[in-house]
Amino acid sequence: MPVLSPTWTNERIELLKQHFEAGLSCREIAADIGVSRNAVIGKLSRLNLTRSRAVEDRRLERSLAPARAQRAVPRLQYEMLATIYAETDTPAVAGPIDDANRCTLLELAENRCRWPISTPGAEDFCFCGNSAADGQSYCAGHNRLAYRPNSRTRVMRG
DNA sequence: CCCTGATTCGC
DNA sequence: GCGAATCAGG
Repeated sequence: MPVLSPTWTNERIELLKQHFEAGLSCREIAADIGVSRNAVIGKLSRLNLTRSRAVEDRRLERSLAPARAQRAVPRLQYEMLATIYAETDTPAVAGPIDDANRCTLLELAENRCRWPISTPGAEDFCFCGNSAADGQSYCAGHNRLAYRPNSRTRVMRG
């Protein structure tokens, strides 16, 4: 690929805005684009796209509301604990990552892994394309990479 | 314990 | 301008 340090290209900024407006958390946006959470948040701040108070308000609503409509299961902690538990209990990797099924953006389907390969906008840019679980954006292997919880110290890179 | 987004500040 | 470190809130 001709470009070494693409940093924030137009494609990435558009993806950023799209996901931001879609209501995704900065953590998910970061994992989807392939940068750190702080990078996403920093860029959003520079673009004056911070939703600041709206986030806390949203959380407060979610926390205070379930008294009546307790249908939704708070799977944030569950997912995190499950991941940790799986890592501790299962020595093997959750799923293999093979690039045999990689596809373009247009070929992406609902049950296809949307993990971006290479740099968006590059000639060889494509997606993983492996089978993803229902409602999931990534296959098993990339899901582990995308949603890797950890301490505040820098761990996730690439 | 862990998460979240926001800001700071060195690069 | 960028993002890791840090801050602030939950």
